[in-house]
Amino acid sequence: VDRLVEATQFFQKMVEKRYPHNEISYGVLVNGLCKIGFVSMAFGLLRVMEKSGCMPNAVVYSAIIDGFCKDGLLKEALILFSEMVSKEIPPDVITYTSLIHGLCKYGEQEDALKLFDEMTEREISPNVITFSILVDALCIDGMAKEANRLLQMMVQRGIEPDKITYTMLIDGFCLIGEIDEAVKIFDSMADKGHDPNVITCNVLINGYCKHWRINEAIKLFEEMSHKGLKPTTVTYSTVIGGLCQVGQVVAAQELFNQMEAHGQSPNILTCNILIDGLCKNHCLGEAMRLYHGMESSGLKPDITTYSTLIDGMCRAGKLKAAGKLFSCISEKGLSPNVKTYTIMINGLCKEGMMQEANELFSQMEEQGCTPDSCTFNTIVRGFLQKNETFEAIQLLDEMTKRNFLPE
RNA sequence: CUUAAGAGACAUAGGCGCU
Repeated sequence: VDRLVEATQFFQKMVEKRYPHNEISYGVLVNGLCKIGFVSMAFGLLRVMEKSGCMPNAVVYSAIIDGFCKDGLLKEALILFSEMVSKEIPPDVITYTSLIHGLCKYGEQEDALKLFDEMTEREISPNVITFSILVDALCIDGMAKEANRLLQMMVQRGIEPDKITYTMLIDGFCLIGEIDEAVKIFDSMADKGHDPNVITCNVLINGYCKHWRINEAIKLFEEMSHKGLKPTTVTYSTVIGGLCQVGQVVAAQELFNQMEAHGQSPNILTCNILIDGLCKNHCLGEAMRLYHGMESSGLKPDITTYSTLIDGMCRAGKLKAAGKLFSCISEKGLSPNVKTYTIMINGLCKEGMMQEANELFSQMEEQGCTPDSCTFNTIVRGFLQKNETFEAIQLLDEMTKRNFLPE
């Protein structure tokens, strides 16, 4: 994939020299294009393929369908799916699984389930991946118990869950705060021949951290090396976040400084997590130091870095500095997003600077950044606290029009 | 018998409420 340009050129050369391509060479290139996000080009290649008399197969279709789904282009994916059906190219389990994944990811669970039934009708058996995707979808919706039942069902149908399935379920139980159930599953994995891997550990560590059980998180973190598992940047970032959450910023900073020596470099996310932790523990100076340190270590602060710092500054009462940093964002080649605007608007509201807040609110729409319900609620609250009822009512009206729920 | 192209899991920022 990292040498796709060369691959494309060679592919073209073969065409010029009249070496015919077969479905596999097309398949390789289509997949490469999809993987680097050039799905429409891959789609074009499918048309070329047809014209050159090489019948596209399910592999080519599935790769593009998957590419469309990953870009959120569900409609295009579904159209391509019906196209292959009408051309009597039978979709297989991977085609269905790609679509089911895409639909679940964008909240279309019902349609995903329809496809799941449809594939059974066509006697295409869902496999462990298909089931796992549904398990994950249930978990994400806070239905880990239902996901667990689905897992039992797959076992009954003779499909063995794998490490990934169990990891999803552990994550699901953590999400609803049932850490002990998550631990039970984690502990039972080895018996089933699926030793937890780094990601499984990361998920459980995250569960502990998010539920304030930092000591258990650290215990598992330390046990990892005994199990022959090397903590990754994600592991470190998770623990750093967990330490900050319980107020142990110094320990978090120490871990941050140690990770490099263990061969794991902090990335932007790691920095952002620590910057946020420092801000929330009233160490704005340290946060700024880290921010400045990022650039010298070759990490470009992203929009989350700026939003985090601006929020920290506002909460520290440094509204002026916050405003200054906000206006720096575009100089850095970044654009504020909804959260950045809302943070800044909230800062202004808290200081009673409603005129400035309102200006920024109009400005964001002009810049093509649509306020969400959180932005609206923030500014409405600001107006109400200053008894500027008229403005508040206007905004509430606007909220109704946009189908947002006022608090 | 061997070989080639397609699907799944982890860590960051905002208002209010809940603890």
